[in-house]
Amino acid sequence: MASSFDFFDSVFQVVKLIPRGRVTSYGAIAAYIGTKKSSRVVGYAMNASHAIPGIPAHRVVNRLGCLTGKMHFSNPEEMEQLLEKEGVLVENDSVVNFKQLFWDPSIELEL
DNA sequence: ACGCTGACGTAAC
DNA sequence: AGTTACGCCAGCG
Repeated sequence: MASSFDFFDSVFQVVKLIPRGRVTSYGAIAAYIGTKKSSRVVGYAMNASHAIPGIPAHRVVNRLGCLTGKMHFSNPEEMEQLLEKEGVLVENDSVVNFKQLFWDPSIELEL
C-alpha cells in the first residue's frame, strides 16, 4: 500500500494540514503515517520540502519544541520569524507553550 | 557501486 | 537516571 504515495509525499500532506499558529513534531507525523521509527526520515523529508511550496516546515519541530531545523532555512532567523508571525512565541530556539500549541495529526485529524 | 550521513525518537544497558 | 546504540529512507561523496 501507499505505493502511489512515497513516505516523503505522505509527510508533505500532513505538514500542509498543520493549522496556522500551531506546531507539531517529526515523531508525531511519523506516528500518524504509521512509521514511528522513521521519525528521522520525516526530518529528512522536510529538507526536501524546500523544493515544494506550501510546506510550512517552520511549523515542524522536534519533540522538545526546539527549532532543530532552523539552520536549514534560507536564513536561520526565518523559522523564528515565520513562527512568531503566526503567533508562536520562540525563545532560546524553542517554542514557548509548545505543549499547548502542539498539533497532533493522529488526534486532531481523527475528530 | 557502496557506504556514510542526516531537521528524530525510543529502547536498551 | 544518564548515556549509548539502533532503526528508518533517501540523497550524496
